[in-house]
Amino acid sequence: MARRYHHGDLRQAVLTAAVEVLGDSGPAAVNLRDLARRVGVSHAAPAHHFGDRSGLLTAVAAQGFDLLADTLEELPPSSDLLDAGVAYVSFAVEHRAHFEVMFRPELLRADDPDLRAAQERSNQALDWAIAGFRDGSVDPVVAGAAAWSLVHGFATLWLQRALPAAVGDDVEAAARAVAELLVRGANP
Amino acid sequence: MARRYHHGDLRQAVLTAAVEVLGDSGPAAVNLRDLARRVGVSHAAPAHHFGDRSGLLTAVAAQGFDLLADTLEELPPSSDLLDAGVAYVSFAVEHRAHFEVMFRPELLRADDPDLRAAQERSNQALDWAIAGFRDGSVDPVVAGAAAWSLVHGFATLWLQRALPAAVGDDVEAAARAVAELLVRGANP
DNA sequence: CGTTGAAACTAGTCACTGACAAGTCGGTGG
DNA sequence: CCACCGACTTGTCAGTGACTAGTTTCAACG
Repeated sequence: MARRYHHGDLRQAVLTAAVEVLGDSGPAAVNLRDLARRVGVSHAAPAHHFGDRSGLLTAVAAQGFDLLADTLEELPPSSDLLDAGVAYVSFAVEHRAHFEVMFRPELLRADDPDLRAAQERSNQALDWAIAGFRDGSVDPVVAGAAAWSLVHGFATLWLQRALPAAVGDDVEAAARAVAELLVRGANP
Repeated sequence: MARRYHHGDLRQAVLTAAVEVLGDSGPAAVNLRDLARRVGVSHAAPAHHFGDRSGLLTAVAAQGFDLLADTLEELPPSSDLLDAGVAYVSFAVEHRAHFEVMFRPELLRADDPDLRAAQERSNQALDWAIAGFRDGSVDPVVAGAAAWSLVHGFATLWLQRALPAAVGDDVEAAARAVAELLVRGANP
């Protein structure tokens, strides 16, 4: 494809390149000039679509929250809380690039409308999934916080390879085992 | 204090300044030149003690892991797993600056001897605390991963103000409530 | 007490980045 | 067909990390 003045789909191209860099080297390695070079445009072209660096990362995060909402919404109706938890962890591992940006407020423009909408979507999907946790005997707010904390912490630590090797290398199995502990209780 | 050629305790001074900046504005805002200005030395002086930026952040992280180990080791003998979990969360909130760097492998020199030693110390302290969780009916590895994931996720989300307002503003109480759920089980 | 060598720090510089300003291109609606 | 406006380029500036070479101070030793 010859280089034309109008790229045609620069916004999406930069976004894709950014996700690639994020997956390879993390948020710190993302810079607008490198992305511009990769896509074959001038160094200032990305700014036209995203404003600045935080605008770009915000777009990635918004895409991530939408993907997360999709993932949770697509769970089969028979799914329970465990399935949702495992799905959350799987999402983090499969979409590591997005996940590593989604929960870094200092990198994002928190007031971005697209971001807020996507966060709202995923929050509702999470709430719905957690509803299965509310059996009346526990405070639903506490239960929700516990469930989210558990899967979020597990995903974070897993991605950092901080967990002991003994947990194995099958994310979904390990996530399910850990989540089961929360549902069943450690001292039943 | 007049500006002398030899600062006297530059390493510690830079470290302190770095923690201050970290607490105010996060890791992205930490840069060697600004720290040098704050401490009143030339822009290249910090490099003499830390090598480069990752060296500085590694020193902060090592200090953080030592502080965490101290915190856990100082728990009274009567403490149980819940107390340890709450202590972990309290540490993250009270030493937010350190915590935000400790689990960012991409910012650190993973092979730094001081860092490894401090990590080892805190790992052992965590293991010891989690030992109370091993009642024979559950896989200790899974139990440890679950306990760590829960408190780590809770601390992370709390610091990001990502949890719903309904959990309240008392970190320790909220952390304890959440941790109790893991120990007791959601569906007893 | 003077020398000397190493450690601590300064000064200068380079490549790179984010951000901004001003100009150019080209598709599209009138 | 032409004016307009969004898309993109070119040029530039200040700030940063990293490197090199030089300077000051300290302390150990004779």
